[in-house]
Amino acid sequence: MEPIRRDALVKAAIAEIGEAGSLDVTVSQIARRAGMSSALAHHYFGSKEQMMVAAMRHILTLFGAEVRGALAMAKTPADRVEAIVRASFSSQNFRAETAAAWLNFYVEAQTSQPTRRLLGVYHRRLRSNLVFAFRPLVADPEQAAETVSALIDGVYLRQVLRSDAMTNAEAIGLILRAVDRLKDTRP
Amino acid sequence: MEPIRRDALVKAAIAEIGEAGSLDVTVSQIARRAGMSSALAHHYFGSKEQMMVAAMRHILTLFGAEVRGALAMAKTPADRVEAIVRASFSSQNFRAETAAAWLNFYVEAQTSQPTRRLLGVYHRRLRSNLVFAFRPLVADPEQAAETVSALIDGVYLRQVLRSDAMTNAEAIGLILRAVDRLKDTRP
DNA sequence: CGGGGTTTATTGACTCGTCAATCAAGAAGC
DNA sequence: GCTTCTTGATTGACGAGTCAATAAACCCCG
Repeated sequence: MEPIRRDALVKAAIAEIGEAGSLDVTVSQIARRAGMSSALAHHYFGSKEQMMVAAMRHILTLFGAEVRGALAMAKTPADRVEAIVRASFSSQNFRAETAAAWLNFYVEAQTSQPTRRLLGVYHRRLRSNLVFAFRPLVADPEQAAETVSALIDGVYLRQVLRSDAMTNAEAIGLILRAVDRLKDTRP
Repeated sequence: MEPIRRDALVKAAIAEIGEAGSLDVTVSQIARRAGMSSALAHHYFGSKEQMMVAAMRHILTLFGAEVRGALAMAKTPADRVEAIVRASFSSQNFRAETAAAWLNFYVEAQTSQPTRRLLGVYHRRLRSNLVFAFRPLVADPEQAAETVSALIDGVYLRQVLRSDAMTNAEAIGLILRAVDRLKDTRP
């Protein structure tokens, strides 16, 4: 029972956060969406914070799997960069719902140590993947990685707000063009 | 009295949000920091939301003034882009405190219509400044503007989280280098 | 089998705290 | 004496977390 319930709660939490656009969702709402009482949610998670951390870990796990999958197919360094960008904006990840949850985790990270840790792990992994991919392409792979990371986060952030949302294809196009410009043409 | 009180409250609100890293600051906390009772804060602002909107408008006003000032000094198109970037990361704006408030306004914008409107205004203004500056420099100024906007937001976002924070000089350097790469070298 | 006992699942009702917003009443100036 | 300031006290709502109690599943041994 436990794994089923926890799983249902995590998914309900993400859906609820996405819909509300805020971390201020009540445990009762989440529990109701997951088809149980709030008491049961507390029974399985102990606290709301732990539930939120689990939700975030879930998103990060999906994202990590997608990146790994895309990277496995990449042969050239340029392919690797493209794989990471494409995975970041896969239709799976690049939805108002997920972006909203993401944004709220950033906020949460300012006060919740576990959330901060988790986001740190994601950042380091993304960064190290990008640095590795960029190494044969540019003189300063650290800087290129930093730039692309910021660009990805920035496009996500704007997605949350804008009414005239970008499609994921547009987002990928925008970033890949920027990546193209980052590559050294003058050795 | 009214303008003095409102001003004190707005500044206290920004400071409090920055310190807490969250919009979940109580009216009482803000009022206390501004040296008055929470009842008085309500008297002058009517509601917490209106107070938050005023705080945001204040930040945006300062930011706008800084950009205008920097643009006034710029002669070449390249200068204009640089002016906007430098203003975005002026030590005035690029502080954990302000960045945290900024982030929280994005969250707020998801549920508060006035906040959303205000952020929209800022986005459009930034964008139009950038498009104008890029027009003589690149084939697709809209795209360049979009890229640089996202980059700015992305660097801010990461600033909020990271322990090994960037200095504003580093941030400016990162973005200006990217801008350099965006410029058309092949007509 | 088969029932007594133990563990697991589940909930409604409740506690406790917090906080935005209100109000009535007191000071202070004019 | 009227208006503008100002506050302490209060209200009302809401939400996280707890608890005691019920129901269901499982398990062991006679």
